[in-house]
Amino acid sequence: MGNSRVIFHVDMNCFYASVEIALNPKLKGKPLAIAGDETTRHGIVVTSSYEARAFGVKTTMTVAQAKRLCPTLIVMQPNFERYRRASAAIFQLLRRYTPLVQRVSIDEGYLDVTDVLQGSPLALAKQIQDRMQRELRLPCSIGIAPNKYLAKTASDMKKPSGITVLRKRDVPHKLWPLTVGNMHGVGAKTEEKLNRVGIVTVGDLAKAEPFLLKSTLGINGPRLKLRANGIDQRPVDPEAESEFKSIGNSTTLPADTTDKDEIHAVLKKLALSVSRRMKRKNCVAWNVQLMIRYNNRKTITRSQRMANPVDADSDLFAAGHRLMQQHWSGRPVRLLGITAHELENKEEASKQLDLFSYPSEEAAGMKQEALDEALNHIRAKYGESVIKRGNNS
DNA sequence: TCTGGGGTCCTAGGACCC
DNA sequence: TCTGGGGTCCTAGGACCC
Repeated sequence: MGNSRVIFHVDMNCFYASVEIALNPKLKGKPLAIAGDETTRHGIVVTSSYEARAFGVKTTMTVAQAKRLCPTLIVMQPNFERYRRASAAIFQLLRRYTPLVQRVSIDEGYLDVTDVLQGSPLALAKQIQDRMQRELRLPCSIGIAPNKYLAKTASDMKKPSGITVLRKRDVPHKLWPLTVGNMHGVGAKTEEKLNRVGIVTVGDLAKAEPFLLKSTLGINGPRLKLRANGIDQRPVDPEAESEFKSIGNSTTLPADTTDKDEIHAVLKKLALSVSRRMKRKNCVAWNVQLMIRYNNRKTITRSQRMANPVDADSDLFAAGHRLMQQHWSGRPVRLLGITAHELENKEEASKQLDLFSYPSEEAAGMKQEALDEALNHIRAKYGESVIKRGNNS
């Protein structure tokens, strides 16, 4: 197998909690949850330490629920700036091993180590894991496999601080007995659809009739079947992350509201923070989307394509406000969001503008020249009076 | 004291064009 | 008088993931 690859999936364990523990060792060994402000409606658990998980604390639980399960729970509000800095350090460390690093979220990424491998993959993974612990005091799990899908699946198998090798030949006895819901990319809805046509385990999926899959899941069916057979051709792409598709901000209001002034103030804030992030990333948007979640939790999105790409908070606000005026049912609002879509690099966008404006200016100039020349010609031939009369008629 | 906020990708329908 | 089929753009929503 000449084109066989060695892919690592590095997954930080309970990342936000681990960063807080690394910065404050007193938290070590204690049940810790990172959660939003309990006194507002943002109070849900984002992540928690293994000590907290032992009590049954889970992500998306309310803080109140979590405290009921674990009265000694320490709750901290997330500090995203810290996590971003920790993430940067992690990926800097990983890139010392290979430039083929693809960051897929703040706390996980893929490495293609095929061409940098000297000893065994396991020894290299161990070295990376140790170094992460020693230099950053952050635990991670690493999956080793011939492709991304199997590497991702492998890193999930031993936590915390595990290293798992998953070979293609392990797929029948390690993956096929699991239920399809265990696969990444198969959520509750997809699992239910598959169950309805008699596909329960990963093995069932691996052997499923292509026609049946296509009719139940569309384009995703054949792809999932390949995954179930341990096949995944996606390359590790270091550039993928910089090609972001949208930037948005949304917020659940302190209380449901129909107050126009309050809604406007929230939209202004959202527009400002989206604009700031866009300017930091040096991009402009052709499309602005408003999201409204009503008090019955029904969520609608309404979007509008711009005649010119925007990045100013005033433009984002104007678009959001316009969409709000057009589409708000008047029902109490729970959440508002503004997202910039169809992003483009600012320089690219202005270059394209130049491409349009330059030739047309030039054309306009040429037109004027040609006109002057023609007028002079006519003047010379018939005199000034002819032209004046011509202009008036 | 129910259910946050950041994303990506896919689908589906209508408008419009050839 | 009846009426194909492909393609693209745009919008809205759903599924999924961390």
